[in-house]
Amino acid sequence: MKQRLIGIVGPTASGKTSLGIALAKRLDGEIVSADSMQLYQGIHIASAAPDEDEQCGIPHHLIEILSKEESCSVADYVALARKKIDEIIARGHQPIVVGGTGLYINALFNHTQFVPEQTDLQLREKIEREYDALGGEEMHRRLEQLDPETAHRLHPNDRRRIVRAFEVLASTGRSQSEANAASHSQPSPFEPVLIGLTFADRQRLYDRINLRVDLMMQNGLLEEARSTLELTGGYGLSQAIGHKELYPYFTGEKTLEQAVDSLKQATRRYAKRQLTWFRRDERIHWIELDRCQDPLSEALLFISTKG
RNA sequence: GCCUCUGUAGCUCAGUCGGUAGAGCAGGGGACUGAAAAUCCCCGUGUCGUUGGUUCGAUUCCGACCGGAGGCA
Repeated sequence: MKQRLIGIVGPTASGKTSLGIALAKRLDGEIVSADSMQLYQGIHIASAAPDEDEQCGIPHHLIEILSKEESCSVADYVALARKKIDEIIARGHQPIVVGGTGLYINALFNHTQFVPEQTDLQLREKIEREYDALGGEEMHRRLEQLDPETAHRLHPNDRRRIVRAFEVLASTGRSQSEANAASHSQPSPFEPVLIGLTFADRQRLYDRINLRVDLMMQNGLLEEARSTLELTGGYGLSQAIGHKELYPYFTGEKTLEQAVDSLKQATRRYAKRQLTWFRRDERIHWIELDRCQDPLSEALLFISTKG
């Protein structure tokens, strides 16, 4: 019989953390974060990572484990998460994955296998320079020759994915479409039990986001952001919503109010993208928080129907 | 009180020499396999302030009224 793997997903500020803890208390669970930013130290406030108090004595994993300069690929994340999940199961506890990073959630719950391969940044930069020199149209045409399937689903402007497609070709010798197909050759050892949190009225979610940003500001977000100002490279922490939107205030390009407004907007847009990502996963059981009286009971009920 | 300007998408505004309209922002939808809080793609019908008049036809011209801004008293 497959091991039940519970996942709580949804947009930022929807209350995943507290539902996860409530479920863990009922089910003898431990939390495994699936959040690309909570992974890092130095972004406690902006990532809304639960602190000691908020964790309520429930073990939390993959929170604040990386230094500011490190980065973590999906493959890295899945390896870390699988290890934690296996340990939790060995302890006889229920693993509960909580997070809003769709790519990580998918790879974990779809049991994607990544071939051992270290990201080759020099190769990537070389291909990026080529893309910039030749243009997206030309790169897209060239990809069409080598990996037509991948080229077909990519837009010429999608620099990041086109570069990655060439990267796969150069480093593995096979096309990305082949590599992707091979990544699902093993059956998953897990029975996925996915719960999504959302609001029937989008504005309710946006109100919560705006409020939460104000609270972050009260809790010292400005100082936290200042301390990551020097990060560069475009990987990991330097991409975090909550810091980069405040930099224009430090340089005097924006007033504090303008910077905070753009931070709220960036967070709202992010929440929208998260909803788009999760909506297409038909395994997810959605709970509408502005309509549901008792989300915990509904979640428990759904879990019980899944064995 | 009089004069001038103004009222068009959620907001800021174009525009139609009369044939019912389009930009930016906001917003919405979608994609996503090693950077993912990233990256990329697509989407504009709205009593043209109200009401009369002229006209085959008015958001457009004319009148009145209502709202806003400014000027003169």
